[in-house]
This record gives sequence, C-alpha cells and structure tokens, in this order.
Amino acid sequence: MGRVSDARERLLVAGNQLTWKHGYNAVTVDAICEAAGVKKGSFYHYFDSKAALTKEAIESWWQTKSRPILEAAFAAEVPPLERLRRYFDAIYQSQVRTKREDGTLLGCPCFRLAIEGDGVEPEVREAARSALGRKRRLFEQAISDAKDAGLIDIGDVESAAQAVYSLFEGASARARIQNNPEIMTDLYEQTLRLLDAVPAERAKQKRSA
Amino acid sequence: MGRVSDARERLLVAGNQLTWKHGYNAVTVDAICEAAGVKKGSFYHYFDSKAALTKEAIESWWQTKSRPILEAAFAAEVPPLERLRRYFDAIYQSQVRTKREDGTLLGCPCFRLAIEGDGVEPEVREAARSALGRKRRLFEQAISDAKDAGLIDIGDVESAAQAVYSLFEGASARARIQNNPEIMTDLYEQTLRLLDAVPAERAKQKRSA
DNA sequence: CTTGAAGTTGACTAATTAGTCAACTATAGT
DNA sequence: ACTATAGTTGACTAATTAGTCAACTTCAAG
Repeated sequence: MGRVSDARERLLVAGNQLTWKHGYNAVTVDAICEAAGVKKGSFYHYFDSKAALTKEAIESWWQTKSRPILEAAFAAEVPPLERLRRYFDAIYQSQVRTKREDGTLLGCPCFRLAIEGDGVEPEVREAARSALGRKRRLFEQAISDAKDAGLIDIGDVESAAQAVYSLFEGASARARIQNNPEIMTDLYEQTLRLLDAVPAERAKQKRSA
Repeated sequence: MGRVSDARERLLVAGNQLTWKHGYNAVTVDAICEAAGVKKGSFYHYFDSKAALTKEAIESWWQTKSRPILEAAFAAEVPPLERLRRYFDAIYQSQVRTKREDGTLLGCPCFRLAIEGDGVEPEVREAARSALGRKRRLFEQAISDAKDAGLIDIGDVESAAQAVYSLFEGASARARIQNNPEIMTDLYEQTLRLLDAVPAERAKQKRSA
C-alpha cells in the first residue's frame, strides 16, 4: 500500500552515471539528486548514505549491464578462446558507443572505483573488487578450458590468466586516459601471444584479419 | 633578501604523498597544510590553487623519484630486453617497500590521477598524461632496439609496445587494488611471450628463474 | 644596524557539503 | 470512501571546503 515510485531506480542510474563519469569523490549527493529529478529528502528515504547508494549502484550496474555481456561472451558452449575474443569485441563496441554518444570514453566503473584511494568507503571498494573478481574468474576458466582443449601451450594457467586479465584492464584504463578506443583493437591477437596459442589458432587469427 | 624557507618543498612533498594515497578529490588543502606543517595563508603564498600545487607536485615527483629509476633501467648501454626487466624489478621492489612501510601499496601516482574523472582539473590531468607518455616512449624505444638486435620477432613495434605497456600498467593497478605486489612478479616472462622472444632469450629467462 | 622583500599567521568569507526532520501527499488494499 | 502506508518536500543544521587578507615576523644585503 501507499504510493508507488521509480525514484529509487532513477537514483541508482544517476549515481552510476555520475560516479562513472566524474569519480566517486567528485560526485555530490545534490548532483545525483538533481540528475535523478529527486529531492534530497527522498534520497535519504531510500539510502542511508552516499556510500550505501554507490554500493547498490555498482551491484545494480553489474546485474543489468555487465553480466549480460559477460554471459553472452563466456557461455560454456562458446569455444574457449572465442569467448575472450567476443568479450574484447563487446567491450570495444561499448567503448566506441559511449565515446560517440557522450564525447568521453569511460572505462570499467568498478576498476575506476577500486583504484581510487581510501577516500572511498571500504564497503564500496569491496563491492567493486567483488565484481572485478567475478570477471577475472571467467578469464581464468576460459584459459583453463583452452588448455584442456589443447589450443594453447602454457604451464601455469593461473599466471597466464593474471597476465591476460592485467593486459585487458590496462588497455581499458589506457583507452580511457587517452580517450581513444583504438588502444583496445588488437587485444585478442596479443592475448594469443601471451597464451602461446598453437600455430593453427594464430593462423586463424591472421586469416580473419 | 627576506627570510628563507623550505615550506614550498614541504607542501609539494605532502601534496604528493596525500594525493597518491587518498586520490586527488579526497585530499583537502587543509590536510596538505597540516601534513606539511604550514598554515593555509602560506599555501596560497606559494600556489594559486590546489590544482596548481598538484601539477607542480607531479612534475617534482617525476624529476626526483620516477626519472632516476627510469634512467637507471632504460640507459642506452643496457641491452634492450634487460631494460624492461630492470624496470619491472625496480617497480616491484618499490611496491614491496611502500607496502611494508605504509601498509598499503600505491600504484603509479600519474596513472591514478590520469584515470580519475573530469573531477580533476585539465592542467593536472595533462601533467599526469605527459609523464605517462614519457614512460611509454621508453618502452617503445627498448622494444624497437630489441627488434633491431634480432632478439624478438614481431611485425609491428608500436602495437607490441602498446601491449607491453598496457600489461605493465594493468598489473601495477591491479597490484594496488589487491594490495599485493606479487601480481607483478612474472611481468618480464609474460613480456617475452608478448614479444615472441626468440628461444635463446626465453631459455635465458628460464635458467635464471 | 637599517631596510625592505620574502615568509608567516590566524581570523575571515562565502560556498558547498552530507545528512535531518516534521509536515505533507498520493494511492493500494480494504 | 476510508485509511494506513509509502513516497515527497523544502527548509534546516553543522561541518567542511577553497580561497582572502592585512598585520606581523624574520633575515640577507647594503
């Protein structure tokens, strides 16, 4: 009973967009309220604090935006290396799109948040780190599967996964810094090198290029 | 004439430390003043604004901290691939040290600043980006030299340099996020993979491991 | 030992910040 | 149609913020 409202969702969306664009500490509760078309009293009706909103906003973003992309790319029926390729491509496409629409390229919101100093509350950092961990585990699974399928020749799966994941996040962050999505274009090819992909796989890559 | 003072230097050092640790937007002028043992009036005697101090602090940090490490590692007389190895090792050592002394590992201050949203003034971002660019060019030079020396087998030097640099910055940022320097340990080995190092070089790596 | 420029200080403003609250309003379920 | 309940509002506080300023102190050079 009582009246209904989507103000809560609007606040989550606005909080996410602004934090993503300007960084956690540069965003004020007032700015989030204005962007959401909601008065501050209502903000605190729904959330205990700015940190509480941000924490929920991350989770909400992950469920609605990140997860669908990850699940499409990393589906078990997709060949292991192809999973990485699809993911890189999907992220590249999304970078290009936000740059076109917005003028600025915004990297991964979780990575941005996680990297910010202890100026961001522990609960928020933890939420961001958790989302990043889920992503990294998908990389690791794909690489492990690729090894089992004999597509790549590496000793330590864990170490290789760390490297591929570092390469990806590094390139993504640099694309944001340079405001240039092209930095991410040959991520898949570089990944094949990192994984010592067997010649057949590399040839496939070259042919399709 | 007039009295002498090192307050300016103290402010630069304090500004750098705090910004590095907490992030640009989480640091206040008051906090910098307190850390430097300087009153706010003096702050504005030396600097026009927080942005102006930060810009200078970056430059000062680069000259006194970053540059010596880079010049030692990337000296022209050092064999090309060895340069990268020395640099990775120097950064790893420095990460371990700050973690031990401080409890927290702090990645590259310029990378941190550059990645922050437009909440940071353009002049500051530009100073950070410029320092990063100088670093990346050293990577590129080393890789170009390695190719000329026949140590590696790659087609596109530019593209390979981008990848190695992305890998490095990604690993460094992730080390900070996880507060764990060990993420950076096999950076050199992974780099050799990225560069398709010729077998002799790889064997060298394995022997020394 | 004078002098004047460089350095210091603390009190000040004006704006912005997160967060509070009591009164108000709309409506879903009865 | 009634009413409890969820949602809304704008005015409020108290703290913090960047930045100002005129008076004061120190000391190197002449």
